[in-house]
Amino acid sequence: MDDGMKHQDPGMYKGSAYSGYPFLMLSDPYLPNGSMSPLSNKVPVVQPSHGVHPLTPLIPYSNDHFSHGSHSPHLPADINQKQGVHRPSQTSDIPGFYPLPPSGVGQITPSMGWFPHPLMLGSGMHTTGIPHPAIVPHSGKQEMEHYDRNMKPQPEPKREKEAKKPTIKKPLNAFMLYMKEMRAKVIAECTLKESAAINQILGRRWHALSREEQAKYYELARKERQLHMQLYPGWSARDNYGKKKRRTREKQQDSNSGGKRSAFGTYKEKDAVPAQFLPMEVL
DNA sequence: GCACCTTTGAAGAAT
DNA sequence: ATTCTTCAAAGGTGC
Repeated sequence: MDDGMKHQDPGMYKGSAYSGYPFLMLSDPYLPNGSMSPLSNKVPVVQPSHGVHPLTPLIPYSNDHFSHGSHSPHLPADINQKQGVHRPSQTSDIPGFYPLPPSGVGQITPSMGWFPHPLMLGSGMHTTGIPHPAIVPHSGKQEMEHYDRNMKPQPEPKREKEAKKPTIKKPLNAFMLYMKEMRAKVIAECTLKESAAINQILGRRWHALSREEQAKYYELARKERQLHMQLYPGWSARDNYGKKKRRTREKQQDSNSGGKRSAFGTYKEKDAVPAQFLPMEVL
């Protein structure tokens, strides 16, 4: 069984200070039930209660584990909100297929949550040939250098307009997985749509989660990373560095001083989110 | 059209 | 070893 903790994954991403698990976090005043962050010194390996194959939907879309407010049954969580791609009701333990989007490889699927197990790819099905959600085509949004070292080299660079080279995205971390699952619910509850505000709420709710609830997402994220490694052995986060055009950013001297960081040094106080939209536990 | 905003976490780079 | 930076998602906003 995958204890997720006793052994470091041999191939786990190198160089991490926490070796894949942030289990040595300090006390977290946000947490309602204790002073420790969800994953303290020992992984409370919460095996996914849904008991599905680890590589079937890693995100349990049932929302069973959460008690934040009311559910939003009218919001089918299996809909990719952005692309409107409907997720196949994949209840099988072994998803021997990939939910091929209508447009094939070029379509982004919501998360890495339901791609097939690499071992099931079968012979002749190269990993790079699958429409992995982490692979996105060059949309013109991100600049492409020559593609990453593990992908098939493009024989004719001049043709890159036609043959858009896909980008392998980073695997989602625990919070990102949580956001993906809970975003629709928060939107429904708050009638907000702006992601920045939604994310603030989600950030607070994340802190309000119990350690067991958070552990579930850490575990999912860990599996996503493992699978990502299996699918793209030579991939590095560095491959995507510089693909987002950033405007000249100012020094982040202020933002870090207060213990909170912002990617652009413009961290705003949390009052940005109306208190009425915040869960009771964080008020 | 695209960067920004906003969040946390992971990983790589820099110190 | 520690700190800093970048990128993952997402969708409204503003340049």
